Amino acid sequence: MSQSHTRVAEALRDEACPVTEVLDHVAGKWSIGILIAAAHGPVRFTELERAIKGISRRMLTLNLRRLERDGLLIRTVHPTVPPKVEYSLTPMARELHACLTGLVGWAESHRPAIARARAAYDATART
Amino acid sequence: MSQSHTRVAEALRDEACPVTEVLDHVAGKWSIGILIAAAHGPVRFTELERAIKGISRRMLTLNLRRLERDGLLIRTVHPTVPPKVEYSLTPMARELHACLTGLVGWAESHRPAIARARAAYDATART
DNA sequence: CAGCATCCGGCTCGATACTG
DNA sequence: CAGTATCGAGCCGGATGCTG
Repeated sequence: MSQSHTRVAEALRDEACPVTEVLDHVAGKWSIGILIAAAHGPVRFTELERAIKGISRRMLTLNLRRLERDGLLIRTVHPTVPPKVEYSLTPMARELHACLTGLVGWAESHRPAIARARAAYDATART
Repeated sequence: MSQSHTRVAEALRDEACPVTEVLDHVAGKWSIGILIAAAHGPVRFTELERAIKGISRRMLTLNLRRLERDGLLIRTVHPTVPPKVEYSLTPMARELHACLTGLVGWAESHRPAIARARAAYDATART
């Protein structure tokens, strides 16, 4: 294991920007939620808007555009009346989705522990 | 596969806040880098500062504090002159580190594809 | 329905200077 | 060495109102 994370660390050190740049998708407050919500299959704009709850139209649009631009989302416009737009993951994004799922799983299982650590820290640091 | 991501999606929909809250560690621009850099074993403040390159003293300190507070980092102060402080991952953070490694791996392998998608998008959208 | 434009407040972050 | 303090710019993100 020491081998692999050394490689990763070197990638970060040598050229922090490129990797960070790509990882910024995940860094976005909403990106993970959008990607996971869109993984269900073709999802419409409004569905996403309600699925994520808390996101504004503006932020949703912005993130959608960025994810589409970077080849993570496919945007399909159905020229009907009323308009209908569907978003789905590209194969590349599906791989990312797998990682994301792991991340969310971690978050869920450790949430209590984190809350405890936080409380303990606040109690101690309050000298 | 459809089962697992449905569960995750429900977790996001039902209580987007808690999960997002935890995931915000990863969301931070620097968190991933810090966690990966600290995974080497005990790392000193200055080592981190140079390893991450681009981060300011302030941001490093802030992130370090937050990660420590949430039980992801252990901060060990050696009462020597000059002072010496070492950071290392908690077991909980080690698990997270595994996910992060996957993420970075994904980012590295798809960087070219993302760059291409971006270029293509910019070319097309420029009507 | 699925956006885009505009305004604007807040908080993040970087730069700089100082300390135990 | 390992931080803390302060200040100010900038971007993020919410609210609102308008279109095809």
